[in-house]
Amino acid sequence: MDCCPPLHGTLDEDGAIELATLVKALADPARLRLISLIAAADDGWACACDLHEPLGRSQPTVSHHLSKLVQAGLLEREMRGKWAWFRVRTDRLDQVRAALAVGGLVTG
Amino acid sequence: MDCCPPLHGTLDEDGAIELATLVKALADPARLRLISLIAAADDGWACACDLHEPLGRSQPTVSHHLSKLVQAGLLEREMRGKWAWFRVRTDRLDQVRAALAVGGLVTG
DNA sequence: TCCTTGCATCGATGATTATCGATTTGATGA
DNA sequence: TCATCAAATCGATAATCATCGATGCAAGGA
Repeated sequence: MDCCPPLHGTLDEDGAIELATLVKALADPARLRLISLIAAADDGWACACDLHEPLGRSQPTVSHHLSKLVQAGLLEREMRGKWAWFRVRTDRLDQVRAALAVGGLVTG
Repeated sequence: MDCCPPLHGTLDEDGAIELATLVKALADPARLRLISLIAAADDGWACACDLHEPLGRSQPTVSHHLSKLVQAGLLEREMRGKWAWFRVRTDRLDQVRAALAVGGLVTG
């Protein structure tokens, strides 16, 4: 007995690596909480100095995560004097969400 | 000069860990391609035997990834004779996408 | 010009994990 | 009963990465 009609997914290895890299930036509790904290800020901007404590992680660790998110394009960084302020790139977040829809995964 | 209004994100550590675990299941090129391949199947069901080759990975590796996705609730497994068939849990995928929306991250 | 302070970087470490070859399990057919 | 084949599990390995203490750097303020 045989098996299986031919399959051809539309997401190739390169596209998958690119998307996975982006999703990986979101696949961490600390980073998800950072986005949550920043998104909840009054005007959308949050100071890094306010993030260490509610996160319960050291300053270098938080800095590391913030950099990761900026690098992924999910956060925007702005220096004001000696403080670093961050804003969530909502458009970018929506991009990821769209790419993860079944439609996005199948049509490329 | 002082800094910073108080912040209170709505995603606590436990919720963040739970969501991150789910997102982590999607944060891998092989698994994204698996979902893409399975979602592209004619009737939505795909046989595991058809997935190793287009993925360019060994059988144990593919089996490992499929199990991860099933465990995360993102795939449904059904044994038919000696073959394993899989279907994408679209509802679950939408859950993840909703949780990643700014609204989902801020309201909990 | 110092001292303070906030953030980034460095180096190290422990944990997680993607991957594969070998083996086992389980179902099918002869 | 035995041979075959698909899938899961095992064991090992290499790579990635979250975390932190220590250090460096740059911007204010005195």
